[in-house]
Amino acid sequence: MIPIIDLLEQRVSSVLSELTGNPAPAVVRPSNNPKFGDYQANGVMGQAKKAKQNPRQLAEQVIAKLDVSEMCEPPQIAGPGFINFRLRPEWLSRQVSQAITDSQRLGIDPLADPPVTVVDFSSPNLAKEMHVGHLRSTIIGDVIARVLEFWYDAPEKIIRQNHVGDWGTQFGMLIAYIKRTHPEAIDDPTAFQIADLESFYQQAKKLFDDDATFKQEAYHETVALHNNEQATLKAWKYVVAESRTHCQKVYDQLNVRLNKDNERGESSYNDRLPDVIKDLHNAGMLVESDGAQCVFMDQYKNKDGDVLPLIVQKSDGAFLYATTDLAAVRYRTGDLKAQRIIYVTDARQKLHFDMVFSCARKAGWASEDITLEHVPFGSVQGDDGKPFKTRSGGTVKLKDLLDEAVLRAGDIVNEKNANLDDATKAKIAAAVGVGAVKYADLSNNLVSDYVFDWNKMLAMEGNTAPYMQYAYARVQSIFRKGDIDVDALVHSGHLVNLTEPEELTLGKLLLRYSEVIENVARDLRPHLLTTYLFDLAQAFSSFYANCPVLKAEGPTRTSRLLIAHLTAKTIHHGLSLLGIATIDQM
RNA sequence: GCGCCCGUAGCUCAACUGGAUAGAGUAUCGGUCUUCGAAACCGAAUGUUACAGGUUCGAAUCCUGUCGGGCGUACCA
Repeated sequence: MIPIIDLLEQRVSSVLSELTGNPAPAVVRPSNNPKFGDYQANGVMGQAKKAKQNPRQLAEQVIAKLDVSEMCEPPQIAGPGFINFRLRPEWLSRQVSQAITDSQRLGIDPLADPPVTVVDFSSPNLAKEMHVGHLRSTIIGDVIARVLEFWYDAPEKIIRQNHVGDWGTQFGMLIAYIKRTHPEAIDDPTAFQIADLESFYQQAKKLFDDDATFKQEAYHETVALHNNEQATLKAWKYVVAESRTHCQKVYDQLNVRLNKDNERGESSYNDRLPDVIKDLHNAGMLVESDGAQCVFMDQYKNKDGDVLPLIVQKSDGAFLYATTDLAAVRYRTGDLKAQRIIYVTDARQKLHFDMVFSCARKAGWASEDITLEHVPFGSVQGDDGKPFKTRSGGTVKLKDLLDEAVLRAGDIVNEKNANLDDATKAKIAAAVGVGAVKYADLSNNLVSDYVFDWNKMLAMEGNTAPYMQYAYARVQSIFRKGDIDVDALVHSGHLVNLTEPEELTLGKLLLRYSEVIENVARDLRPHLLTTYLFDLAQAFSSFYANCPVLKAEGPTRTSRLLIAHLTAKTIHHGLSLLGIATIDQM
């Protein structure tokens, strides 16, 4: 099924192009005011101006030639040259009926010939535990990957890459610390477990800062690591494996699809780094400055107005994250054959990625037909407007944050629905708690910072996960109470008939799902999806309050059951793209 | 200093990237449960879109300037 907006766009722009003799977009948009109908074409005014015509007259000519009679009431011309379309209830009813029969894709066509796409996200530093700073990249990246997987309808074309920090001085430091405190672990890693990776790291860091001898040991281990010395490598593998286990728990609890197969850490590019330098040198792009190897590109200036370097090798010979990122670009375009690479990192790294992209282009590692995108996002703040910290000022572990969310959700479930059994309550608490955290994050415009607020995200009123989950649970409750066989209903061949205002509003919204998915996929902005789902849940609540389902009779009852069913499916589907669970009762 | 992002209702945010009278939620006030889950619904009130110019049929959106905030700006990632 073609989205309604695209259908109208095609029809109107073809007539408009014919009339003007030039390709002319119709610029169809959903109307922002019901009195102007459901959709409006805004393109006539621009075209009239180009052709030095009267816009209203051009609009007259357009609707004289335009045939949309099967789907719309006769189009109306308004204002300076808008064309307004009101969809016919019969046509809407048929479209909704048709969407219901497509249980897999809800009537949404996949993108033709999608590009091989790498999504680089989460990418925590494995030397420490995941903290609140990793929340946004992890869940936003996961949503982007899920949305594209669905839109492409070709999961193999989405390659998730977890570019973890698993290399460098911090690991030398941890290895040196293990050798000091648990020498037996070097020979037998099972002899020792890191109970708390974060405090283990903090202890090592303290020693590193305070004890010059230890610092030397740490540097020694770092060099040994980079030289692939067996004993050090063994310890390194142990630390990384331990840390990965911590991460995996967080990913699982977050319902984020990442595992070891998606991991391609900094260490994996180690062998490729010298080639980056060599090839930049061969391309004549490498310049030594203050002992460091740099790439200078005119468009980037530093604070003195001089050209800003992209440093790819330090004066002591060590490589930097720019080097690794360049190697990663080469790996992704060369080995993975990526045609589109998406980086989900916070906005502060924008300059870095701009420079890396420019450098990769200039070096010929990413041709112009390969899309390189940085998806920047703002930070999570405490209610003081500063980066979110614990009361004592420490970093908030992601694990603790999620546990608290589940605990708080559990309290609410106990209060609202005490008679459920414990297992059900636990399931609800997990879905609601984690869903609330994710939804609160995803519902913000990416670029803005937001304040982390437990009460707001767990509130059952407003644009929150619990509100959406509640709307879903109410539909399920209808089907439970009415003892409805959903499969039989869907395959019965009965049709939807939208007549009441609430039914029409809901029906139109349901049919806009494909349009929204396209927008989210194109612009990589998850909050467009949360906004839509909230509108949908509100429209359903209104329908629910005004249009009795089980008490209705005959075709009306069937029709309303079908509408309720498609609403639940859409909410479930949308939330699943957000990585948020639905529950049948709450 | 320069660069990037931002400034919208008391508060938190939208506004499909130039469209019509700038919309939601929240808080506030009022109404709706013997009717499918009231964790809900319906209604009321809320604005010099930071400010000043400009571009045009039309600007929160684009351009210029000013003020205010966040971030970045050579060997951390």
